[in-house]
Amino acid sequence: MEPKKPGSRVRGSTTGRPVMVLFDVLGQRWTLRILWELRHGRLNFRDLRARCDDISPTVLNARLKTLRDLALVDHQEGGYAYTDAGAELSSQLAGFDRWAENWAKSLDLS
Amino acid sequence: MEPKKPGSRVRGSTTGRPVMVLFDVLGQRWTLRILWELRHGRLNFRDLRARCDDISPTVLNARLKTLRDLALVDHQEGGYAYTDAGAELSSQLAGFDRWAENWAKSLDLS
DNA sequence: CTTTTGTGCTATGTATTCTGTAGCAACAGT
DNA sequence: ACTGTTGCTACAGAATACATAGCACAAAAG
Repeated sequence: MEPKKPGSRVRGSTTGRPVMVLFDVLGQRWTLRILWELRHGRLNFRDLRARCDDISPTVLNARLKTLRDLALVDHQEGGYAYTDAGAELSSQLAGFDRWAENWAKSLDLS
Repeated sequence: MEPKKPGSRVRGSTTGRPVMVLFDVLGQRWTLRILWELRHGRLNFRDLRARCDDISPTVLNARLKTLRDLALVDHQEGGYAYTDAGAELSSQLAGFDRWAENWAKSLDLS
C-alpha cells in the first residue's frame, strides 16, 4: 500500500480532498488509538505497543510507517512522537474524548 | 459483532472508556466517511451508498446498524440521518476537514 | 571478549473483515 | 399485472489484521 498523500486519489473515485485521505487513514484499525496514545509524549515501539493493548507489531509498524509518510509522527532517538501537524490533529482527538464522555452519559439515561 | 456500547469492554483489555468505543467504531472502514456524507441531510440507503463511492451494501448496512445501535444515526421515513448526538459528532468532523486542508498545504511546501 | 538486555522490526500461518456482483422481498404507482 | 424503487441479504474471493516466534543490531555488564 502506497503512502497516499493528500492530492492523490483515495479508494477509487474521490477528488483527493485532504479530508478523504485523512478518513482513509484514520479508518484503518488502530490508527486513532495510536495517535491517541502518543499524547503521553515520545514513546518507543515497545511501550507504544503496550499502551495499545499489545497490538500486533506487524500492524503497529505499518501504521507508524503511514503516519510518518503523512508527516503526522516522527521517529527520532527515544521513539515516536507527534510532528507539529500531528500534535494539532491530536488536539482534535481531545475533542472526541470530551464528546464521548457526554455521549456515554446520555446513553445511560435512555 | 455485538453493538459494544460505552461502558463495555473493547477489543480485549481496555477500561471501556467511551472514547475507546468511539475509536473502535470510527476505526472501521467507511464509518467516518458515512458520518461525513450524512452532513448533506437525510439520505436513503441507495443515495448514501452512491455518495460513499458505491461502498458495498453489506458493509454499509453493517455500519448503519452499528451507528443506530450507538444512537448516532436514526432511520425513519425518507432515510438515514443524524441523531442529536450524531450531529454533534459530525461537527467535530468539520474540524477535521479544516485541519486537513491546512495539513495538505503544508505538505505541498515541504 | 562473551553474555545479557533492550530495541525496532520481520516472518509466517491463521482468522477476520471487506469487496463486488447478483438478486430478492416489500411496497407504490400506472 | 407490470414496472420502478427501496432496503437489504447471499456468496465467494480478495485484502487486512491477528498472534506468536524470533532475528539483527546496539549498548551495557560480566
